Amino acid sequence: MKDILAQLKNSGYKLTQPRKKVLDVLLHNHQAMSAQDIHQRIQTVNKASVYRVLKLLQDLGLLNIESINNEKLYCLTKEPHHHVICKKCGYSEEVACTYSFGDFKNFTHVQHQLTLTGLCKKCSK
Amino acid sequence: MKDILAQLKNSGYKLTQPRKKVLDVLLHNHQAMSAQDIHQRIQTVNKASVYRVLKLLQDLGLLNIESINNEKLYCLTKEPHHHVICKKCGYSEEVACTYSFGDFKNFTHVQHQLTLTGLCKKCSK
DNA sequence: TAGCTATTGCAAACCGTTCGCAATTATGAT
DNA sequence: ATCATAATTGCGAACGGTTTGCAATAGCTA
Repeated sequence: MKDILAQLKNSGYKLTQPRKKVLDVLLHNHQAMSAQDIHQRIQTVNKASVYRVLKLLQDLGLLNIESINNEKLYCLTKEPHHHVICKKCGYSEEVACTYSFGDFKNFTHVQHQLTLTGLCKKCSK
Repeated sequence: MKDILAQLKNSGYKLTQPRKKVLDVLLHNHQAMSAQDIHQRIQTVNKASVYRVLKLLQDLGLLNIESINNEKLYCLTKEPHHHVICKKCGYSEEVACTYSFGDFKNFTHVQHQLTLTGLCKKCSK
């Protein structure tokens, strides 16, 4: 927590309540969460602000972001890892980056959906 | 094309114009496309119908789906593979399932975003 | 403590996607 | 070929997650 707050400050950002609260939620939750989930836990922070904090954290490279059913799931980056997510109830577990499909004990019908983004030659100039 | 149409028919679905047209677009395009992209090319097919055809193809397991910036990108499943997508212009290339980060010659700042979905023990009963 | 600027809250807009329903079309039987 | 029937489509409106503009607020620096 303090590391991240320090990083924010060093990057020239203010240490505001919304930022601290969103970070706090992300730190104490070990499942990937949607912006709505986060907002649910800190209703004193406006939903738009939750999104803005998330955008900031993303820009700083602190977030792992995944998509399911048109909504994004966020969690702080630790070891590079992903999540398996139950399509029905949303229950999720972490998965190492180098998984194989035999690894899933608690899930059936596992499908993968990967997005790699970057900048192509032209755009990176 | 004929294989897929046959599969549709065998599964009890009608061979309608919208279905043929969407399939045709997907077959002749080698980049991952959004529903909007597809609709753009066949404006005689209603956008809602494009989505319905895509849903159908997905249910039949014929589609690879990826997410970028709140929109989904679709392509027909061949070998299991993914895409690298330029964050700025959307240019994309196919990537083998077993890529390593050194593989990207035409992209910089590559980030990955993987979603694994499935059914957890409880929900798969 | 005051003053400046970044940041927030709010409400409205946005945009991709989904839905209900009446009109249309593909299909198999006559 | 034609018909009857159910599946499918087009349309428009709704939906839900996310973003944005702007005035009000709060954090930082001196």
